[in-house]
Order: sequence, then C-alpha cells, then structure tokens
Amino acid sequence: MSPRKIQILQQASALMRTKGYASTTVRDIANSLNIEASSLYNHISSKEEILETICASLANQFESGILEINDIYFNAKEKLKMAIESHIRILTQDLNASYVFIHEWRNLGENALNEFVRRRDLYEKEFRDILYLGEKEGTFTDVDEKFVVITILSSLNSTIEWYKPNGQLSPKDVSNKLSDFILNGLLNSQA
Amino acid sequence: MSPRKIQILQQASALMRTKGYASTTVRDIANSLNIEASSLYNHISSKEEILETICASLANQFESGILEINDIYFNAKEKLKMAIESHIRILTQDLNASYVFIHEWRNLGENALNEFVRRRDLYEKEFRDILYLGEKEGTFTDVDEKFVVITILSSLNSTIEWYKPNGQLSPKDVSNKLSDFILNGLLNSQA
DNA sequence: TTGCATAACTAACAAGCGTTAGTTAGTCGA
DNA sequence: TCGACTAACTAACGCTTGTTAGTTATGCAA
Repeated sequence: MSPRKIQILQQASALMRTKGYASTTVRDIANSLNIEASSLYNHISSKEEILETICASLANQFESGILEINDIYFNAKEKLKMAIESHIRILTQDLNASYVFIHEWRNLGENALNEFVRRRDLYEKEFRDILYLGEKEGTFTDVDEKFVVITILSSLNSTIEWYKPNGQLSPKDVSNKLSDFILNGLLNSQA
Repeated sequence: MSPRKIQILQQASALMRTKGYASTTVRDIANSLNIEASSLYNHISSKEEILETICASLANQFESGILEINDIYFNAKEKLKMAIESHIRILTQDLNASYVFIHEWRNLGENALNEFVRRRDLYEKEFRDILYLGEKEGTFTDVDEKFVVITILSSLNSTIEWYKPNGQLSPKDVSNKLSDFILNGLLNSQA
C-alpha cells in the first residue's frame, strides 16, 4: 500500500468518524488532502473500497488476536483478560478507523457485508468458547453465552467513545478496568 | 400527531434501521407507503424533522424514566436495577426507533445535535449519581464513574442488536440478566 | 534522450437528491 | 350546497453525488 493511499485512508477515516460514511463525499476527502475529487481515483477504485479496506484491516487484527490467544493453553480467566487486552489494544491504535469499523460497516456493499458478518460471528464464537471453558472450570457463573458475549463486546467497544490517546490512561489501563468490571461487577464483595 | 404521521415515522424508522439515515431517501420512505415523495410533505416539513422527532421522543422517555427513579428514596442497588429496567423497557418498546436513536443521532442538524448531546449528558449524570450513592453506602466498589456509566449504557444498548420482541424473553427478563451481569460480573463467587 | 509510471489537473456526465409549486379528488361540518 | 380541509398527485427545480475521459507536469530507469 502506497504512502499516499495510507494518507487517503486516514483522512477518510477522520471524516467518516464525524460525518458518517454516507455523508462523507469523495469531494470532502479530496478537499482534506488539497486535491481534486477525480485525483483520488488514481489511488482508489471506488468510495466503497475505502470502507472495505478499513473494515477488513481491523477485522484481520481482531481475528488474528483472538485466534492466537485461543490457540495457547490458559485458564478461562487468563484467556478472557488477554482477549480483552488484545481487543482494546487494537481499538485504541487508530480511533478513527475503529470508529468507522464499529459504526459504519452497515454501509458495505452486499458481498463485503456478508463477509463482514461472517467474520464477526467467528470472532464472537471464539469469545463464547472462552466462556464455555470458564463454566466447565467452574470459574464463571452459568450464563447465556450469546447474550453475554454481545454485552461484553459492546462494553469493550464503548472505549472509542471516550478514550483519549494522549490522556492519562494507557490501553493496558483501560483493559484492566474493563476486565475488573466484567469479572467482578459493581457490588462490593467485602460488604 | 396524526395517525398518518405516526405511520410515516414507523416506516422511516424501519428503513433507517437497515439503511441508515443518510442512505434512506424520502423517495424510499414514500415508496414504502405507496405514495409519491412530494406527498410526504403534507405531513412533514423536512427529512430531518423525522430524525428529530424519533430522537426527541425517545430522549423524553429516557429522561422522565430516570428522573422519576432518582426522585424517590431507594438504595443504590435498587435504583440501579430500576434504572436498567426502565432503560430496557423503553428500548424494547420500538426497536426500529431505538436503533435510529442510538445509531443515527449524529445526523441531526447542528441545533438538534447540541440539544441531543446536552440531554444525553444529563441522562448520564443521573446514572453517575446512582453510582456515587452506592459508593457512599458502601454497596458498590470504588469506580471511575464516568467510565462505568458509559460502559453500562453501552451494555444496555446492545440489547437492540439481538432482542426479538416475540422471542422467549420479556423486557423484564432482559433487564434482570443485565442487572445480574453488571452487579455481579462473570466470576463465580462460590468458587 | 527517450519512454514509461505517477499523480495531479479540467471538464463533464448521468443519476439521484430534498424540496417546492400548483392542481385535484374526496370528506365533512355549517 | 357551499367552502374549507386533507392528502394525494404531476412536474419540475437546482444542487450534489460518484465516477469517467482525456490531458499534463514531473521524475526515474533504460
């Protein structure tokens, strides 16, 4: 991928984060790079290709992250913590792209959309496997895995709504907070 | 509000849920009602008014729900459970509208957008107050309230991604599951 | 020096957008 | 029966959209 194309994807992510995919025009993107809209087409084949590239790139990262963790032998609690950490590390690496990934994937064309959903289901399945393991071990309470996985992932994804890359908290700090919340809940166990 | 206008809002919500606000055209909406696009303007003043109406209606419900709960004297645990139940009851009442409310509010015009954010912040503040109370009582662990409220609300909102109105679970069942998850976490306290 | 690749440009297209103007058929209370 | 109201229509406007065609300046490799 050429440096210029990377630059285009970054500008596009930033715009789509605030305006959404559909409301971001190729002229907007071109404008932010101080070139004409038609010049973009020396680097991309269509507007949708931008969205596909952003979404596929993040999907790749999430997928290889969870597969690596589930390939090694660990107990469920450790695996879940690692999965959360991997998810947050990827999310916080490029907030603009993450935002587009999470909120704009519905705008993908039919084929890319089907592929996206397929891969998301796979990712959720890997998380469910961790929960199954935890119940078998007796570490986790009996839960509705499908429900809990969606709830957990939604909690993790909410990070992009408030996280500041140059703020006090490192990605690791954030995943620690989330792991604590997800594992222990709000109630004070001392009381 | 005339029955016809309600019908328009319902069709619009359904379309915007799947296609998004920006990609749903007034011709799409008219088409789903078997009328011409221009005929819509006998009932609405603009496309954006549709979005504003949907968002404002839900904001009203959420707001009066939480204010009512926080006005009465209860302990934090009870308040939180009630707030969750209220939130889920409203969300599940009209899934299409809820979906638009949660995912499409960014498309509001400048004024409506500012108002929306203001009201959302107020809603979050009411939730934070419950957490403060819980910590004062010693019921809840010390938490980063701002972080936790966003995380909780994101968990609650994920309900619209999977909930089936004619399925096994009532809204009350769902809020019970969520309350349990949020209060107790995943770890088995017996073990 | 020639020739190709890159990355920009101008100009334009066809389609689709939200919206307006003006008209018309049906309904209903006075 | 009349006049106002409602809710639909046809036709069209001006603008924006993603995209294409053709051109041009620059820089590097043979």
